[in-house]
Amino acid sequence: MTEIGSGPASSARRKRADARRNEETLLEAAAAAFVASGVDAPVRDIAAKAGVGVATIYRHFPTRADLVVAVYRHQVEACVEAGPALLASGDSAHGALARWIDLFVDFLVTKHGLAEALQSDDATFATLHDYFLDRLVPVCAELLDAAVRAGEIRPDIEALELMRGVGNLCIGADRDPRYDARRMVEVLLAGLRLR
Amino acid sequence: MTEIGSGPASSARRKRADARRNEETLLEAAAAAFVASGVDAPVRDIAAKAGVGVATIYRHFPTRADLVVAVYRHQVEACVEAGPALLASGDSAHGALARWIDLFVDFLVTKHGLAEALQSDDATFATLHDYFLDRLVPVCAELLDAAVRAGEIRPDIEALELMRGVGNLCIGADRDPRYDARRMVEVLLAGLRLR
DNA sequence: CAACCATACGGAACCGTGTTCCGGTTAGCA
DNA sequence: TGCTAACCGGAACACGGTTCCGTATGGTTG
Repeated sequence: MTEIGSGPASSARRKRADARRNEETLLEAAAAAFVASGVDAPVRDIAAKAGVGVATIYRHFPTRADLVVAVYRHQVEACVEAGPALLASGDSAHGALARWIDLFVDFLVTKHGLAEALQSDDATFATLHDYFLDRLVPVCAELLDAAVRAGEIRPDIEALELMRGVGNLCIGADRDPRYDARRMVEVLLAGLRLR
Repeated sequence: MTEIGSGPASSARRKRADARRNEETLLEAAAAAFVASGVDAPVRDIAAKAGVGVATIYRHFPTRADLVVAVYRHQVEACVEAGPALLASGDSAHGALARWIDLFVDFLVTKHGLAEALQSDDATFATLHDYFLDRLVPVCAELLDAAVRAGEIRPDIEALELMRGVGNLCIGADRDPRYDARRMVEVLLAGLRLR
């Protein structure tokens, strides 16, 4: 734990320059591949696009989940930070919750296959699932609690449950223009309200 | 179209006895495998369990969807027939819809991986998806229409959309005891009601 | 009852994907 | 400049779906 902590040599040991370069390149290639072919784009494709061998991917990102998390971390964190901000915005608690869920849904439906991956029982995606839940459930719980305390929604739904339900509703949101995930989520949220 | 139509030699051409036997055996083996390992149990496993070669599966059921449909056809048809019965049962239209959806959800959550397969974009499952939608959407539409006419629910939701939403909510219903698909579906249905 | 052949069979082979292994290369340092 | 730990690329392996082909057999006909 004793660290000099100056500059890039902060933690553990500074990586070699080529390693850092490759990691960066891989992140870009992966982001591009995810947009083009969804989050389960073939490993070989990503490696080829980055101009590296497949083993290099596994060295930097042991599981696909690590790669996905690395690519989307910024956006997830943005979502995390938006929660308290919305609560403080003076809107009704239910309104804040609805707007926050909207952000989450927007994020999910614009990433091909991400919603599917989130709910997949594939062990490769387990840590992805965990990361999303770890980060987002507490935020959701806060918004949910506020709405319950305000007497606006039924009190028997857990944040985890709601997040999974919303995530599930987003599956296949692209692919079929007849299915509008946003509308279904809206209905679900309406179902939460006390009447 | 000219048929003698007597006994088992009704349509096209009577299959060989061993072929019929194998088909039967395969259906049983597949049903067992689906229970044990979900609807994407490895083809080789099913073949082994039935004591046949893999090609025999492909001859009888060209795609996995055909096999799944064959295994669950009875239950799907039961669901189809339950729709009108519930409508006629004197319950409120929304109540009938809710009870019918319950049947559907019960069916889905007890079949490992079926809900996932239904929403999968995997081409292998396309005809499965189509079969379910072809059979169930009309029934759902009838129930939905009745509830709309009775002024009990909002009129802007299509049967297809509702079915997909419900199907999506059932994904992963086994696997995680913290997620209760039935409850989420209940919330969704509540969200349909006019207030 | 015997011979024939369309039908059906089993398993090997093939293909695409994820994952691991190994011999060669190189960044960083003395 | 030379050394070495870290890193790299691609071949090799594992696994599951799918296809192919030589063989066996149910059913029919003479």
